Amino acid sequence: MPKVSADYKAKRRQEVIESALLCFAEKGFESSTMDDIVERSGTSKGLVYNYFKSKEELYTSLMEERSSKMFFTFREKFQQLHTATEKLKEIFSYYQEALKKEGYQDYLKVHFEWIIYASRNVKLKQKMVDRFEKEVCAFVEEIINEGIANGEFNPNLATGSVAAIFWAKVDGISLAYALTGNQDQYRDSLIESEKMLMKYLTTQLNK
Amino acid sequence: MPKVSADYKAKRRQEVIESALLCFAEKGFESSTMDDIVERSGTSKGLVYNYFKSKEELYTSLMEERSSKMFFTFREKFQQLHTATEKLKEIFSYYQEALKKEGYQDYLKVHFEWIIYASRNVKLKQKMVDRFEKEVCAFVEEIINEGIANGEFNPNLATGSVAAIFWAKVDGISLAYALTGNQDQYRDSLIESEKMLMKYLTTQLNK
Amino acid sequence: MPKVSADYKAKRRQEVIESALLCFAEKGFESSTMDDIVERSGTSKGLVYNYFKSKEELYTSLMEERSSKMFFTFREKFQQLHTATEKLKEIFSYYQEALKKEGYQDYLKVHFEWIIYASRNVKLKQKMVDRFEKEVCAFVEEIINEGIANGEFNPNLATGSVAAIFWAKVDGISLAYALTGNQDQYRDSLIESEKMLMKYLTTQLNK
Amino acid sequence: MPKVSADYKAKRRQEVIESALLCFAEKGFESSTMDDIVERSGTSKGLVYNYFKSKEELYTSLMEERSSKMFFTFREKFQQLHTATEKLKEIFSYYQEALKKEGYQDYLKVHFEWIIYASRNVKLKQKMVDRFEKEVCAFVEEIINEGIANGEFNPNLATGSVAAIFWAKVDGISLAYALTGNQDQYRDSLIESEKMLMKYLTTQLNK
DNA sequence: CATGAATGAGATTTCATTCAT
DNA sequence: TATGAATGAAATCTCATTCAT
Repeated sequence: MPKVSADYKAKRRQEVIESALLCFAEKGFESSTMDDIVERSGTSKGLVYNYFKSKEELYTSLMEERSSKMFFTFREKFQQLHTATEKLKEIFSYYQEALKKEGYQDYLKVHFEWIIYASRNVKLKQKMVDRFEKEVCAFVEEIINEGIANGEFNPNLATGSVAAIFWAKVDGISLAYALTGNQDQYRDSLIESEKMLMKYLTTQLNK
Repeated sequence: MPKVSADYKAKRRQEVIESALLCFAEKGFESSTMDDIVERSGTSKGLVYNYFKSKEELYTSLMEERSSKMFFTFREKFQQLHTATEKLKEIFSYYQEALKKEGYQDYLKVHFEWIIYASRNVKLKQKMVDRFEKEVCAFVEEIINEGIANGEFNPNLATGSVAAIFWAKVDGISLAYALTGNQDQYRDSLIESEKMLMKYLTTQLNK
Repeated sequence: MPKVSADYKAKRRQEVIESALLCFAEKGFESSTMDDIVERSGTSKGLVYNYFKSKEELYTSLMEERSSKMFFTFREKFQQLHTATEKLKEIFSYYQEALKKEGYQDYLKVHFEWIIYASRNVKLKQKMVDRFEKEVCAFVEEIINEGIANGEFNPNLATGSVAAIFWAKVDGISLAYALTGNQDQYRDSLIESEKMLMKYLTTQLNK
Repeated sequence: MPKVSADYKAKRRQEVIESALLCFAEKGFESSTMDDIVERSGTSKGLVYNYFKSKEELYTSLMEERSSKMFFTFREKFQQLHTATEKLKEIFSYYQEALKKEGYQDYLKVHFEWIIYASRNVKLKQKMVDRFEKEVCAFVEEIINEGIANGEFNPNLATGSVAAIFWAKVDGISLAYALTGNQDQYRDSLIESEKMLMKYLTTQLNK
C-alpha cells in the first residue's frame, strides 16, 4: 500500500513494537526470534526489517521509546500537584497502580534485562547513565529540593543520595516482584518504603 | 575405581565454572559460547560436557553454587557477633567491601541477569523464590527479631516487610552500580541506606 | 492511445538504463540491488518494473543495446576511410580515445562480467557467440580482406585467425587495464600491438 | 574425528576447495550457495565454516592458492630448458595442453570472474596488481631479456610492453574460448599468436 | 578421561518482485 | 503511470551438542 500516510506507518510500526514487547516479555530478548515477532504481529519478516534495520535496533527503539514516555506522563500529572509530599505520593501510587496492568510482571523482566543488556554496550550504557543521572534522579531530587524550599522536608538532606536511594528502593522492590510475582509483598514493601522515606525526609537528623 | 582423584576432578570442574563466570560477566549468558568458555578454561569441549550436560546446566550450577556460599559465609562471621545491630552493620560492610573485588561490577550483571533468566523458568523460579523467602529474607528477619528480643529495635515492626525492603535496597543500589559503575554513589547509598534503616528500626513509630 | 509520448517513455527508460550501468560498474551485477538502481535513477520500483520485467532483463537489455551501438559507430566512421590500414588504425585509435571517457575502467569491468555471465546462459551465450563470429570478427576480417585486395597486406594470411587474434589482443589489453588501471601500460600495449599486427599483416610470411 | 593429523585436515580442506571450484565454475561465485558447496563436498555447513570463515574467504583462498601453483609449475619445468625460445614455446604449449583438462572452459570463467571480482575490492586488487606486475609480467620479461642476452632476440625491444602484450594475448584468447568453447579457434589463435610474437621478437625493427 | 572435528537445526538478514492505491 | 509498502523465499552464518579416536 504505497504512498501511505505517516500515521499509517506510525501505526504499523507501533504494532511491531508491541508484538516485540510481548515476545521479549515472554522469552527475553535473545531467546525471542524475529519469526516469533513476525508471527505475533501478523506481518512479515520484510515488513519488520523495513521498519527496523536489525533485531537489536528494534529492541533499542522499543526500550528507549517506552522510557521517554514515563517521565512525560509524570510531569504532566505533576502540573496539578503543588507539594513535594503529594508528588512523591503520586510516584508511589503510580507503582501501586502498575500492578493492575496486564503483564506488568513480565514487563518488569524486560525492563531489568534491558538495563543489563545496555550496561554491556558502551554507547547504550552512556545513554542510560546520562538518563539515569540527568533525568531519573534529577527528577526526584528536584521534588525533594522543592520540599525543602517549602519547609516540608529537613533542609540538611543529601538530596542526591536520597534520590538515588529512592530509585534503588523502587527498583529493588520491582525486581523482587519480577521474580516472585508476590503482589502483597510488592504492595507492602512500597507502603513501608514510603513511610520509611517520609520519616527520613521529615525528621531532623542529629547529624 | 576412579583413575583420577576426586580432588582433581573438583579442581577441573572449578576451573570450568570460573571461566564460565568470566565469560558470562563479559558478554552475558546467551552471548557467551561454549567455545568462549572452553578457550578461557584452556580445556576442551568434551571436558566441559563431561562435567555439565549442557550450557544451561553449567549456568545453573554456577549460579546456585555461588549463592549457597554467601550465606554460609555470613553465618560463619556471625558466630562472633552478638547484637542485631552489629550483624546488620556486618552485612552493609560486606557490600561495601565487595567493591574492592576485581570484576565486581561485572559479577553483579551476571547476578541480575540470572534472576531474570531464572524467573522465566518454572522450576528455577520456584527454587529462587523459595530461597529468597526461606533463606534470604528469613535471614534478615531473624536478625531483626533478635534485635527486638534484645530491646535494640522497636517491637512493633512488620519484620517480614522490613526484611524484604532491606534486600530491595541492597539490590536496587547494586543494580544502579551494575549500570553506572559509580562507586561513590554506591558507597554513599549504602551508608545513607543504613542510616535510614537504623533510624526506622530504632524509632518508636507512632501508629 | 498513449497518455505520454513515446519520447518521454524512451527517455525514462534510458535514465533507468544509465543508472543501472553506473550501479553495475560500481558493484557488479549481482551485488547491485534494484533499490540501488531505483535510488540512482530517482524513480521507483514500480517504474523500473514497468520498463523491465526483471533485474536480469534490465541487465540483458542494457548490455545488448550498448554493444549494438559500437559497430554502428564504426561503420559510420568508415564511410570516409578508404584503406584497410586506415580502418585498423581507426579502431586502435578508438580504444586509445576510450581512456578519456569518464568511468571507462569501470565500464570495462561491466563488459567482462557480462561476457562471463552470458557465457553461463545457454540462450545469451548463443547470441554472444553469433555476434562475436558474425559481427565482431567478421568486421575485422572484412577489413583485412579489403587490405589484401588493395595489395596493402600479405595475401597468404589466415584472415579468420588474424581477426580473432586482433580482438583477443584488444580484450586482453582491456582486461589488464580493467584490473590495474594502468593507463600508460594500456596505451603502450595498444601501440606496440598495432605495430606488431601491422608488421605481421604486411610481411611476406615464409610459409 | 578429533586430534587428527595435519594431513587429514589438509585433505578435507582440499575437498571443500575443489567442490567450491566446481560450483563456481558451474554457476559463478555469487550464484553458488554454501548449500551447493556443502552438498557437492558431501560434508556439512559447519565443516565448511570450520575451514573457511566465510564464503568470500573460501573464494579468496581457492583462487590465490591456485594461482600460486601455476608459476611454481612453470619454474620447475624451466629447469631443463635453456633457451628463451624454448621457454616461450613451453608456455604456449602449456596453454595448448590445458584444453585437454576436464572442465577447462568452466575454469577459465572462474578465472576471469575472479579478476573482475578482485578488481572491485581494494585489498584484493592491490595483491592482484602486484602479482601481475612482479610475478606474471616479470616472469616473461625475464625470459625475453635472457633471449636478448643469448642473441636469440632483437635487443631493441620494449621488454616490459612485450611481456604485457604476451599475457594480454593469452588472456584474450582464453576469454574468447571461455565464451565460445571453440577449441579450434583457441588452438589456431595460440599458434598464430606464437608465430606473430616470434616474428616480432626476432626481427630487427627499423626505427 | 580428554580431545576437537563434525553436525545441522535454526537464527538473522537480504532483496527481487508484486500490487493496492 | 507511478509509487513504495509488503512479501517471503532463500541466503549466510552460528553454535550447542555429539562422538570417534
